[in-house]
Amino acid sequence: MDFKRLRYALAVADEGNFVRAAERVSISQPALSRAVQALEEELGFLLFDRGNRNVAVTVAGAAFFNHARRLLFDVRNMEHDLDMLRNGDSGRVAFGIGPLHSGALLPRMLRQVRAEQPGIIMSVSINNSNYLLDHLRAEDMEFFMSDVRLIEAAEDLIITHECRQYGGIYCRPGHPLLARPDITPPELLPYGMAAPTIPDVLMVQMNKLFRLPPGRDLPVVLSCDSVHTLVDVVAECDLLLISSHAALAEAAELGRLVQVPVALPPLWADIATIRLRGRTLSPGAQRVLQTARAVLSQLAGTEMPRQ
Amino acid sequence: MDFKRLRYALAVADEGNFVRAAERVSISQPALSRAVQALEEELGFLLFDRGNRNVAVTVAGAAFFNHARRLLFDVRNMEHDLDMLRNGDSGRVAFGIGPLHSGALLPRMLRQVRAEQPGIIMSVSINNSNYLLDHLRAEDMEFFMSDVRLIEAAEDLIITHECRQYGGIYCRPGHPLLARPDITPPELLPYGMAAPTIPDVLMVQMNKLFRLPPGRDLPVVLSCDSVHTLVDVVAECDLLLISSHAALAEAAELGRLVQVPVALPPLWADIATIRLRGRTLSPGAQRVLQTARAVLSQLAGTEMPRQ
DNA sequence: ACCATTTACGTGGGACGTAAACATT
DNA sequence: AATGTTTACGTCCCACGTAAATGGT
Repeated sequence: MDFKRLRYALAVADEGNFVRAAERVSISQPALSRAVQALEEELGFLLFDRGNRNVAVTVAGAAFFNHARRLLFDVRNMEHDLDMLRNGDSGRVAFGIGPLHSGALLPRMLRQVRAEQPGIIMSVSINNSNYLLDHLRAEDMEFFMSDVRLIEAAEDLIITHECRQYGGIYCRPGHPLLARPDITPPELLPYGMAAPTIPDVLMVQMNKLFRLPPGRDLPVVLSCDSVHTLVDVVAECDLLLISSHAALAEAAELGRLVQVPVALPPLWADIATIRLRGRTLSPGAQRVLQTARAVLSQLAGTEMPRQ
Repeated sequence: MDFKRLRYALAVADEGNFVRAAERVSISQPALSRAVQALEEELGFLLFDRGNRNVAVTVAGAAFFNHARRLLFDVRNMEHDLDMLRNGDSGRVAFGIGPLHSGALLPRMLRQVRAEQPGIIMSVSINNSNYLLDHLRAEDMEFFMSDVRLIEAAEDLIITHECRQYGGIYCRPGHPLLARPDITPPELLPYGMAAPTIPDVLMVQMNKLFRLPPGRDLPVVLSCDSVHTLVDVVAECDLLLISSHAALAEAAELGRLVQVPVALPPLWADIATIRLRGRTLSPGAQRVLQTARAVLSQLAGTEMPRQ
């Protein structure tokens, strides 16, 4: 039972003529004749009654062609789906992202994937790096993006550093802080901080930057993974916002927020892609990843210069 | 895209191991490896991530195997159906039969086909020979059975004479006729005749046998294609029944009817199978025909000896 | 004699098996 | 060393094309 023979026999059934059928399937007419004979032999009954000026499908042949037609239809469908799959235009792509980047990167990324690969079904997990790692290893997702500092290198992981996103402290225009000269980190603390969810590991580093005594944490009084919400709140009160420049580019441009000129070492996030070693990314995932990189380089382009 | 390759790749997916998969599909392991490689090349993406102690299906591969499994399932289904079709165990068989034989032959035939080929869908036309011929030529049926005397030989027909069924005149036991010695045909006429539908051509011949003057027909006062009905009627009144011996064997055995010992030349029907020249009978039809012949020879065996 | 299908014959590519190489534990 | 996959190489078969034969109008 061979696809080719089915196609050949169907061509004869459709054309009612070996010569035309042969040119339709692009082989010589004798070859077609033999192929059909071989198929008939294999089946055990005749498909055609050969007249002198015409070829007629037998009763058994008609029953056979009903099956064959449906089968070839399914095969064509499958081939189309596989084309889509090969090009990353269809299929299901599961990936993850840390909450820190779910604000600036993720929405742009999703929009662009939706535009470029509308056939792709995406399944996104926004969660902490431990959760993401577990589910990556369980092969619930193909890759995830997270701050590289949260991920411990391991044999079974491929960690690709994608880019460094700098960030800073923002406040509303007209904030009392802005009137002071030479602002130092401790001066910020009384106003309270707003920020996306900050993992413990990073919080420790932040505490050092702000020269806090051990055991005391940065006073993050508002923690929320929705950057829009944070901007809305901070624009209307004296809270200070810790965030990447990229996430706030739009708000800064609109004049809703300004960067606080404080003497701090640079703040940054090192965004990385983490996937399993030895596991092939699906074509869809490969293109999603390309899109992610494109969005990241766009964001780098819009990055506000550190003051 | 080749069935074999699909089967091979699926075996690897199922076994998670090239060696076991190779013996499952009965080829050498290197051959299997190459076949899978070729398939992957053709598809444009990897199906498996080859580890050192295991083989894992890729994400794209999983999507592919969903398609492939369904397709191979359909193929197996189709092959099973084709087996049935080849053996005449499934399919639709359309055939026809003249009303004269629909009484004795047809029910036995249908019962036997139902028993032997339960998968066959039968479509039976009981009708006159002109109707049957038209619909045979229109390929609405594969063959029909009829009295050969009603069918005019033609180039496009294959007429196979199957057997000759003799018949006679029957009446109820105790019928007044039976009391007379040396019954002659004209003596029968006053009682009136019952018979299955008799075609005009045969009626002319019957008229001659009964020595009727031209223009006068045999007085068939009850014409009905249900032999059971005819028997029921004739058993309770003085009508005479013209029929094949075979159709009345049962009634005669039960003592419901007896043959009238009249000096008539033998009455008979020449049953023939008529089909189109150059058209192949489906396997189902071939077996139905075999069954018909078997039934006919059974009937010949039960044939009542002419008195 | 023409039209269409089938047979005859020679060729090339592909699928196979055996054996060896390679990779990892 | 053991296990498992890939590469190398030689063989055979099958599908193909060209050309000739067959068969029916």
